[in-house]
Amino acid sequence: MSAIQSIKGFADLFSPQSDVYSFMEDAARRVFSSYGYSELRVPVLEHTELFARSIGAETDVVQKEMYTFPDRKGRSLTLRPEATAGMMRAYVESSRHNQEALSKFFCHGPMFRYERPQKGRMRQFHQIDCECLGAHEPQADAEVLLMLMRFLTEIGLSELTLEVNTLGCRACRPAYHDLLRDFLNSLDKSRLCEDCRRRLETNPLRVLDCKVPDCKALTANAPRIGDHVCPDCRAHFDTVLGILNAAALPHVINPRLVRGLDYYMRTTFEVVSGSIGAQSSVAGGGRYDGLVSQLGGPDIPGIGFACGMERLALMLGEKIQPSQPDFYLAVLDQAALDKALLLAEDLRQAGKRGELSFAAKSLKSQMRQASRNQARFCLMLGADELAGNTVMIKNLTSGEQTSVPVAEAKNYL
RNA sequence: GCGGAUGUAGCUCAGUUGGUAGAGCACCUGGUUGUGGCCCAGGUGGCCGUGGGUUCAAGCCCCAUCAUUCGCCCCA
Repeated sequence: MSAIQSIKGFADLFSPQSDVYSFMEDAARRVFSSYGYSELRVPVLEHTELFARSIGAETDVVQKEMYTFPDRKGRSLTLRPEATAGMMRAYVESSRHNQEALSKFFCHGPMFRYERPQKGRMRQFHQIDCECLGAHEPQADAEVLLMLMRFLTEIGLSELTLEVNTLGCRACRPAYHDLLRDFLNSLDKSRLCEDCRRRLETNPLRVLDCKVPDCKALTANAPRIGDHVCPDCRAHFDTVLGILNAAALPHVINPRLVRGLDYYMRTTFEVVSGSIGAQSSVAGGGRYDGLVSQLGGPDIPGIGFACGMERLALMLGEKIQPSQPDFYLAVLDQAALDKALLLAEDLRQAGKRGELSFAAKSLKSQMRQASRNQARFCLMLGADELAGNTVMIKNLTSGEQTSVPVAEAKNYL
């Protein structure tokens, strides 16, 4: 029989990797709830149309990266490629805006995108997501940024760069689009890379964040979107920047920062790392004031972000260890196994954490196991102990050991 | 979807011009050590990714395929 493998790009996470994810989720819950965010768990599967309407039917994500398939009755379903759309759908569907003027949600879980896997990019990947609905004020943008950076600091990642930009709004973006297109068309297009020549037609904004050095140099003097947004957008962005400065939150303005999802407008941002390879963006988000109405809801403004947990995990590495067990119970005689099991149960009842060996292997190997587990104590139960109704307890830190009655073992740990 | 690299023991890897496999670590047993960590001895464990081909002979050469990985595109 040949063994079955996991699907390409779908990973199994054993400890300590899985511990890193739990650590991030716990920190997220702690930090975000302190800002009034509550957890919203939404389904992994949605109607395909939801993503086409929110993310944008022409985006790469929708056009070539979604896991889309018909269900048994022929309806087109899609595994969520991101979390915002589903959360907005839930918000609209539950008429949440009638219950409260301001809604703040976070969620975490697996997302799915059919891409070539590489460092920091899986087909099933995990995001932590926050959405703030009902506030059009720039202060909301600033708070979201402060919260995001607080979260990253909380999990021990402080050497990250926050990049911010404004994309303008429905009123002023088209004019900038034309301006940029005219500028790009005035260039010697043969010097642009192949991708950029294509992007010039499909999405000129994207030319700005091309990584090819020649393209960067050629477009160095391109008009900056921040210089061409309407007065309202400008004032909004200035207020956001003012608060970031007042709060002493380090950030850089990146006029070339654009986003790949259609719903973003005004404030956009990204958090990048210089140490995790090509997929350097660990978090990203922005304002999406038109999205809720686009999904059939009222005209409610929103802003939010997503963090890529795989990429955060790359930086956290194996610094996060599972918590240290209190004991390891070495069974030195197979006849003592039943008693050992009951003793371990007693200890857990008393709040101690630990496990026992199910086989009476050599003491040497069991001691090794206890060390590997980083247990604080090694308990030994063999024929002698069985006869005397005692258990030997060895402190693995100090090396001291004593023989105590089984019933009192819990007092020694 | 496009490019590069790599697939030999659980892990990290050797394997000489083609002659049907090795090390270290890990694991198990024993010795020594005050009953673990150091040291010593022994042991378990490999269809050399898979399928073809060339050859008397393939881990090594050729083709295909699958997988992994890094990058492009895209994105968190």
